Amino acid sequence: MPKTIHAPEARRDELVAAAYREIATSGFEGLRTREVAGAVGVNVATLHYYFPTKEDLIRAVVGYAMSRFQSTLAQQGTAMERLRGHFRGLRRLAHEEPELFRVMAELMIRSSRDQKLAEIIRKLNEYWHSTLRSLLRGAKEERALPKDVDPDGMSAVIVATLKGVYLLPERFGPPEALDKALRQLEHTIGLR
Amino acid sequence: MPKTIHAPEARRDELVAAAYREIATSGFEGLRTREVAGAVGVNVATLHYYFPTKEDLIRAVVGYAMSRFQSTLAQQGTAMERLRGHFRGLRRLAHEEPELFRVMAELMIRSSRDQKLAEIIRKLNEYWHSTLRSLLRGAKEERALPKDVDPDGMSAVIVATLKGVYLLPERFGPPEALDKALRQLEHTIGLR
DNA sequence: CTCCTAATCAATCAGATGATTGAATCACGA
DNA sequence: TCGTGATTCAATCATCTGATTGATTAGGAG
Repeated sequence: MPKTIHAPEARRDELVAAAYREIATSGFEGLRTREVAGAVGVNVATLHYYFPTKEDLIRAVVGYAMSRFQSTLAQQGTAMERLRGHFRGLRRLAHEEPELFRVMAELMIRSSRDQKLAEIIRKLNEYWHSTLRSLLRGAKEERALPKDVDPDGMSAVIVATLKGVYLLPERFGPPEALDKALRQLEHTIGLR
Repeated sequence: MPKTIHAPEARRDELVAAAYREIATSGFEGLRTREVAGAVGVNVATLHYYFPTKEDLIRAVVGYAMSRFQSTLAQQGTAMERLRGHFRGLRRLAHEEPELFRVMAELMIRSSRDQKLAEIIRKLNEYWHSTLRSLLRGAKEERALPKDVDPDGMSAVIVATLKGVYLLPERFGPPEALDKALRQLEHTIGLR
């Protein structure tokens, strides 16, 4: 009894979005297929029609979350402009979609127990590292960066700091530490 | 039928340690009271004799994990020596008790859904920040740190980077990124 | 109209899971 | 030796949870 005619894939997407929200608020610890189905207003069996197992649903959520990060590494301007754009993009994303970072944190932790997920995260990290590295190299050629900065090491610091700042924030009290850390980091690499 | 005479609290400690190991390997997602009791070779009811609820057990694990961090902020020498000692202590801890960092990561994530846990983590962070801040100030007075380093901002960067490096590591491939990031960070604050 | 397929639901299953109960068992002091 | 309190266990409960089954409905093809 399909109550409404959906565009193809619409129901599927609804389920993924609901699972994503559930993970953001309750973590994998609290992810229940019934809750997800209920949030969409659909029977559990319908969920299993689209995703044979819970794992299949989780995989779809992973893809959904990953796709949301592509935007923060903009593709134009000088290396310095692109570095600034990256920091700005992350700030915006953290402001507009805080759930995304909660879900990413859950995924990172889970990757130590899920081989396939680990591989996906590893590739994302690698891409992130290499992009930052070449941006830092470019910034050095533009003479916008101190000579004693090693692009390799500094890209590792930036990635680690951004992870620490965005994925393991201090949830109570004002987000002072986040701003302080970002400001100092940007100062260290000459963005301010 | 107590098979062995235990020193008081021994059974209790065994259970906490088992739960700690279980969290390290399976996360909260996979924490089961039966498993914990089984690992100690004891009936589930015995676990509930010591810990009325699963939450009580988790709280005990939190205390156990926290207590393991006190050692890395040694209390003697110049500010620079103590800073080096802190970095060295963390490296040693990560080498000797890698589970500790997996458990800490789980706790940090969970703190966004557990008010009491959040309060505990907040205090730990505060202590960490303020200790680093005063060490950095001391290092500046010892003229071992560049003048343009802001102790407040830099302590935030250090905390965030260490969190990123130790709590959200890239689990596959050699731990290159960890070393690179630490080296660069130490270089930035003049420890190398 | 008839038949087929996609989509959906109510009902149910089997196993897991946190917790409780009541009965043992042991050490120790009176 | 007897009683008492601290521990422990086997058995059981109630509920949760991922998954399956069989029936039902709507829309489109022939």
